[in-house]
Amino acid sequence: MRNTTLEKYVEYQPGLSIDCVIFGFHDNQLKVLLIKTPYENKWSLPGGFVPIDEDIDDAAVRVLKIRTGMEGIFLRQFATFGKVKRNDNHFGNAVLDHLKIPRETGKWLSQRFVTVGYYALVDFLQTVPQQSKKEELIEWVDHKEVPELILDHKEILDKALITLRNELNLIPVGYNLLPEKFTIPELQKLYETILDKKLDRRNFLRKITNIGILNKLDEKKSNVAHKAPNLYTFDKEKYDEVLKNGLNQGW
Amino acid sequence: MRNTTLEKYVEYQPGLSIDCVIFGFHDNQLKVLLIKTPYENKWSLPGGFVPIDEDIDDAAVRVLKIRTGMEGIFLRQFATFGKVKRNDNHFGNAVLDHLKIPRETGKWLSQRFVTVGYYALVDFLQTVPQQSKKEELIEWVDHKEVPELILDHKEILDKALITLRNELNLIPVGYNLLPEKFTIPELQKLYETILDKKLDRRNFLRKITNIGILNKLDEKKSNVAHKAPNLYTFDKEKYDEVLKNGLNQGW
DNA sequence: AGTACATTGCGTCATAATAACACATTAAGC
DNA sequence: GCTTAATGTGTTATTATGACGCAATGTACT
Repeated sequence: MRNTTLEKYVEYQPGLSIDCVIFGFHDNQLKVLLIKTPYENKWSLPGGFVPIDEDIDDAAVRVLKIRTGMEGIFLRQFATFGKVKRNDNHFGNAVLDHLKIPRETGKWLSQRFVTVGYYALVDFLQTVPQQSKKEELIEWVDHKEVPELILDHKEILDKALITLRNELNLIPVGYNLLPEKFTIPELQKLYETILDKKLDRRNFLRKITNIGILNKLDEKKSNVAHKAPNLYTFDKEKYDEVLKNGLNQGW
Repeated sequence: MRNTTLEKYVEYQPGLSIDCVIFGFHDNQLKVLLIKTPYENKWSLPGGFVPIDEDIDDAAVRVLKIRTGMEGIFLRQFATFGKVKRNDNHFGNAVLDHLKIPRETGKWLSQRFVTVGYYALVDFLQTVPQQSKKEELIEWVDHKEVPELILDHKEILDKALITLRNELNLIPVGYNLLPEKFTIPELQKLYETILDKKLDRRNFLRKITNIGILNKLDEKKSNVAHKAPNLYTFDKEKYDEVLKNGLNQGW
């Protein structure tokens, strides 16, 4: 297998790809980074093929780096999708021709692909979405307003969100999605958005502070309507500790 | 790609396999079903390749059916393993020769395989481990006494156990691992074995009964030392409901 | 037969976590 | 200055949890 569209000669793992669900948080909305190529009429998740000499986890890190410019951020494999019909009629000859891939070379592209799904949590404001080609569109989209996606990417996205929702009960979330300084109401909005559920202000504060991962700053948010909320930062050391050991022990 | 060892002509998905971690519970031990082929000196997880016209989830169901004779049991995908070096030097020429696979045909076998891990929970006593060839060994092994495994199968097994351990906090477990009628101490031993932790008898009873998935029978276990414990069954309907909705809502 | 012993069944109590709610405080805008 | 819509802090009742005590049961041994 040979990639004819890139400069470097790259041999790919046959029948395998990765897809990344990159979450950001802005304007009290949970956003997802989506891509639209000119030869496609639908949007898709950022992803790619896996060179035969690259670990699949590294491939996810690479895609994330390319698309967001960021490294060392929260990234987790959550599921692998391998239905026989998942990419039926997707890499047809029209697409192959557009990508300038010889039909014989691209034969494996027309067969079933198995894709490994990863989800990432990034700081919206620090991220500069990178297009890989001029004609390509890459945008943050509110997760409630995701347009039609190619293949089974909607299913992948849904599964990522469900996974994230479940993870909220096991690990702290926020460090990767919020700016360095943030307010409790902002953090609560994040939780409410992910859970798609209203939470009680006062109970949320108590529960979140009891975890012991927040530092209350001697500073208030400025230029806001109504009472100015206090600013907080995460105590990275304690945050990582809880991230490692989990929130609830259950049994 | 062509399988030369089976009767039927089967074309496989290149560079892909699945592996199943099949858990059983017997003699107060958590057991894992392992396989040893004569041309290998180590044990391995039951698994296999995926025909190009088979969903990967179906492949896992098929392997499980072949190995245990059972269907409709608890089976869950938990992770995909794709390090570049994970099957280095495994399908070397010696193995290819043994499997009577032409070296040219088997070329893709010597390259990196990505494997999708599934774990299953089965009733030990209802399971009859099936060997696929005469010379093959298939045995239940105490998870604490697992011998050296091929490739990264130890890593896969460990990850499955960690996943199962985490799932204990989210879903009820036991229906698939215990016989129809069981005692609370047996169920507790199961939990303790999975968690590798001692639990308080009385608190366990209270917590497990509060879930509301148990039916207390008017029957006691016979032929046991000391006081005969009461027998229980799972209330399948309520069990499935909790399985679907989860145990703790967290937020 | 009687007793020791290990295990089960049921209960108590102090403490912690949770849900529901009241009220004072702050800053913007009229 | 008053209204409004947020935030910050506290209260209470209920429920869940962790750490125990003690009686009941059935086996094994003398």
